[in-house]
Amino acid sequence: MSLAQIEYFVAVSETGHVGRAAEALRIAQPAVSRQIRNLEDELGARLFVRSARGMQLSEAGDVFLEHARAILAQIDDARRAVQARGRRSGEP
Amino acid sequence: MSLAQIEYFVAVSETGHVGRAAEALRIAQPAVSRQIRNLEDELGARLFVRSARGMQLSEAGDVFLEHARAILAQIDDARRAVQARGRRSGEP
DNA sequence: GGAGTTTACGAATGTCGTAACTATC
DNA sequence: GATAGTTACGACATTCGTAAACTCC
Repeated sequence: MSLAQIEYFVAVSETGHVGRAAEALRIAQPAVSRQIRNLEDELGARLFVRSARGMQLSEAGDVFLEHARAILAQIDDARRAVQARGRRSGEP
Repeated sequence: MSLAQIEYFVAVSETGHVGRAAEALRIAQPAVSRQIRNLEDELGARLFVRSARGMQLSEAGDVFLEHARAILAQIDDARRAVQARGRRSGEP
């Protein structure tokens, strides 16, 4: 599991399409498709139901989405907190 | 920022040494040293005070450590939650 | 001089993009 | 036949490990 995979997953969840997500992320579709598949393989669960019109969250995917957003938010918090503290007392 | 960097950082924080952390992580020292440096560069703050006897958390590092642990815990939560749900209603 | 960290460099791994394939409507 | 996702494959980038160099007691 990588942060990129989590970001890709959230993008696909929000757009409902691998293609739209890839466009928003400024990368090509296959990269997104592969990472989603890798993530599903690692977790041992299908996160999306594939249909001919796009990607719909499965139950497991729905559960994961909340956690994924929390993780990304926490990463952001961490970055902000350490940068604020780092500037105050840190480097030359 | 990557999950590996966060794991390496926590390991160095807990052991107080790059070498001990590397041993615990089952990888070589330089890999840990580089990732810590990359993390510091990206965050724009020194996370450790280097001394001749090891690595001590700086103030910024202390702040980051709490967040780092929270992130890893949340990753674990996510994994557990989606696996529990995935097995129940998911794959063939 | 010894314990510990960092730099240098080649090897291995992973990720990406283009192009071709598959499937569903 | 059009739309959307996946597979194949070569190119690019990142990360790793071994070996050597550096630093502070």
